[in-house]
Amino acid sequence: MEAQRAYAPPVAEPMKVLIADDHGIVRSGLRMLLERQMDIEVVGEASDGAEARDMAIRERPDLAILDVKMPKLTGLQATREIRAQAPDVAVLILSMYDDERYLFEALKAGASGYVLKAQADSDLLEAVRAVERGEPFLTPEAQRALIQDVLGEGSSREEDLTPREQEVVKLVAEAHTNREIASILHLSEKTVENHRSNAMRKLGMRDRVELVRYAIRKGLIEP
Amino acid sequence: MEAQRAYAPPVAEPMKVLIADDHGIVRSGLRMLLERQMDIEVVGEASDGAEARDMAIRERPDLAILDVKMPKLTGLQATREIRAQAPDVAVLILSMYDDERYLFEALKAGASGYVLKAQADSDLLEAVRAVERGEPFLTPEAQRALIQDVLGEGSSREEDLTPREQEVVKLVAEAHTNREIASILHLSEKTVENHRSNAMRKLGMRDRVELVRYAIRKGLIEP
DNA sequence: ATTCGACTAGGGGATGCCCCCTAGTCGCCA
DNA sequence: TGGCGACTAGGGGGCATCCCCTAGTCGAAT
Repeated sequence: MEAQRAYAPPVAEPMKVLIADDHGIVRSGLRMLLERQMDIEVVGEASDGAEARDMAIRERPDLAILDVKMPKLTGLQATREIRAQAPDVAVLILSMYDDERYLFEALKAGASGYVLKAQADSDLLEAVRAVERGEPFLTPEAQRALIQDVLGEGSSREEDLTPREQEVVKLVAEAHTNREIASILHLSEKTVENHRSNAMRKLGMRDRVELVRYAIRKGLIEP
Repeated sequence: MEAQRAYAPPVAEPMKVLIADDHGIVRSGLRMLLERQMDIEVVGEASDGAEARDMAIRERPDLAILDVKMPKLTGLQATREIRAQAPDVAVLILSMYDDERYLFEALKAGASGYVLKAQADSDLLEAVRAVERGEPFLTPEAQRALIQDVLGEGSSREEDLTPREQEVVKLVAEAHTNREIASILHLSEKTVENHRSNAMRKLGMRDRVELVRYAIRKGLIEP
């Protein structure tokens, strides 16, 4: 796997990268994507979080690219341990989920970047380049989520549902009609509609169906 | 995208392959894995099931490699439609799940093979070669599961929802309106309503909200 | 050859959903 | 003490949902 170029390479040392994902095909894809870059060398593959941590501490790569969801240790847990015991190893988190659920935890754990797998692969290379320069990297979606969180009550803050709104959302998700909810909570149908409507606007959702999935994700109800 | 080789190619025609997965990084990995083979050409990428179906029917690749879990149509639903409308297109199912949950459905839907993403990438190439020869391909794990099932009697009880009803239920649960579903499936709004209504009657449910929870319980969609 | 189920499409109508708006009370707090 | 947010309630309108019904084609099974 040496560089085939006989002429002088423009960079002194290739960047050493460790990749960790429990899916072989994903690892292969990452490896090939990265090794098309002349100045990147994949020095190891791990298929679970514990292996990733051990390899990162032993091999001291410049960068470890970790999937969030792995056996034994999640990517976030592995990140914490790697950053604690080998602070010179940067970490990039790959998320299979199409949301920013783990963004804040990843940053708190010491990750330098957060990339969604649904994103184009150009984003991953950009992220690697940013880490190489010692900069953090977030996808535009992640940046937006972060800004909204810092600004707090910007427009659609997570979890500013009032207690009443949460009650209504839960009942909606349990397949009650507005009328039934009004009866259960001893309210008028109109008030229920207002709570539901306000909750939906805060969460950026358009109908009860999206609300159901939200409630299940949040553990408000069982599927 | 023509072959740049001026000299006589060793094989007459490269095998045309379509890949479909909702994660860009997985698509890139598959593409690079396949295109390292001289006689394989990736003729398209789709990021959801409906797009995969449309591209497969339009482009007529030799093989469509479909992820099980995709928006709009699952890989299994797309398989059924592709095999019905373009029987010369072979289908290979990729499963992210580390079990054989969808193996039997995949075979019933007309898939030629079933490969787990956790498997080594050599398995995928083997599967592609098998399809090229017109043979089915199952990973050893899948074969074992199939044998056990044949011996031990079907635990893979299908719901009594028809395939069409299942498609509609999935799309309803993904928060699509009747009109959107009609557009995705190339049907009239009335037909969609009929399928949804029939499905709800069979399952004893009264509205879309209950349908969402059903779909999540059954693993048709993620919350 | 007929029956059956799946799929398709539509009419018509009752109800529910969802949005826009106003408007009152209450308690908290700057 | 005036504002602010939560909670309450309603009017009105536009559209979606959901139900009942008929009715055609198609392929598979009897």
